[in-house]
Amino acid sequence: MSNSLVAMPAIPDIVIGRLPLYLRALIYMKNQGQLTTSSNELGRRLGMSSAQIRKDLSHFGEFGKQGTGYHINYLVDQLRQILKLDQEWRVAVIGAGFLGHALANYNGFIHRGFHISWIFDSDITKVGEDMGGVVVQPMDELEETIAREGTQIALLAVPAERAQAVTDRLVKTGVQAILNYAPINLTVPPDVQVGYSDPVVQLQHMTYYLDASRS
Amino acid sequence: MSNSLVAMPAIPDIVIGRLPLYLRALIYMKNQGQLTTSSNELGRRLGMSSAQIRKDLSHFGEFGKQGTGYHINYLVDQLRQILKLDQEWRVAVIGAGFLGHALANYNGFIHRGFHISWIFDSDITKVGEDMGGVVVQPMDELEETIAREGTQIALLAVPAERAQAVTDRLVKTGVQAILNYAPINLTVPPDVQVGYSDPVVQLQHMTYYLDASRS
DNA sequence: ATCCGTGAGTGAAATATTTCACATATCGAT
DNA sequence: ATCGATATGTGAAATATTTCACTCACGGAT
Repeated sequence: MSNSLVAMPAIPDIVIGRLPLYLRALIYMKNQGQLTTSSNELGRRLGMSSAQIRKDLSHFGEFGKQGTGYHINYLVDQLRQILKLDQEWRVAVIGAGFLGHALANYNGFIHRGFHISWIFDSDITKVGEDMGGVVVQPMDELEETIAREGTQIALLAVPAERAQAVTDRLVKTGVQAILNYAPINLTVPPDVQVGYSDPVVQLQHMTYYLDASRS
Repeated sequence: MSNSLVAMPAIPDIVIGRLPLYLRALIYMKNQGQLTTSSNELGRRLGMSSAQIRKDLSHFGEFGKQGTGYHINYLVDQLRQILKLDQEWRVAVIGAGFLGHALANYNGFIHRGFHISWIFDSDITKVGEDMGGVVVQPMDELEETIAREGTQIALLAVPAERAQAVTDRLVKTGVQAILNYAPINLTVPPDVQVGYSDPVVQLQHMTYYLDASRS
């Protein structure tokens, strides 16, 4: 029985956001044949303090051993469980332009917990085309297919003008998370997760720090 | 003469990171024909508090008018200046795979301050191919071309195994900012900016909040 | 001319996040 | 068996960030 009388504060979102980075670095080390690591080494690799890593992990349990550090395999398993990666998530790509094409062909998804099952486009001439082993579906069939297959996540790679309208359809059909590549802010109900990926926003953040005169 | 005796605290990076979002929303409104806005409206659009927007902007000056709000054109100009977007930055894409292809063809860059001048690939069979008006160059010529053209920013779309090695070459040649699409952490000198874009990391962040049982 | 609703800018307060530094545990070597 | 080096987990302290709530200004309406 869980302790329902004590207010359990939610774990800060900023902490959750770092867990995938820890996981990625740990898997990298694991693939190098390494068996253990320490908050110190991990911190050095990721450019952050060891204290932050220990504090972050301490929200979820005690995964390390004093004097020894962390057993990589064990910590990887734990992080996967925390992030709900011990299952495969079904992902649909919306929009089969250059970006949708690149996403469908990216083989970094499947080994990290995500299976791209569908790609949709409103351009009828693209329907039927094979992209990375996935065949382009007509946009008309979005709702039916997503509902039938129980697709949980969408990668939104449509023009900005259509992003909100498509989002509304996705939400209505039960998609739980959307990673939006269009340069526009989306409005969704609070139980739907949205992530943003606008390369220009990232570049504009960096230019603030650049020396305009150099080169 | 600037006030060199008073310690001027740096503006928080988290504030800088929000400016491109304000800019994007303002340009959107501007394109809708809107002339003025308020911290309230902007906040509603972006899902943040009006106080935060006012506080953020107050780091740089007084751009609004009490009782009236902000003049969109003026604020856009100011933000562009702050973010050093009143010039065109020269960008090279490294890696001409599906992703490099998508980046080279993305027409969202040029109107927002970034000009993709070059795309490089080590695969000699891709050299000469036209991607979004840019011709693929051999990787061997990376240093020479970047130095000659004064390219300031690189979009790194090479396999993870090669990302650090290519980064070292870019840094040595004088590139000031790198947006890394490879799923690996990069090590760079402190005067070089690095941004990361790993879709899987973003998805893994979102899955934490998803209901594993749904669908 | 005055009033009223709107809204910026801003110190102060409240929260959130990071870092410090220490008690404690482990392991290998002597 | 003891020592020393290493390294976790964690309260407390230090910082950073956000929100509050107020003063003051503007502009349209009466």
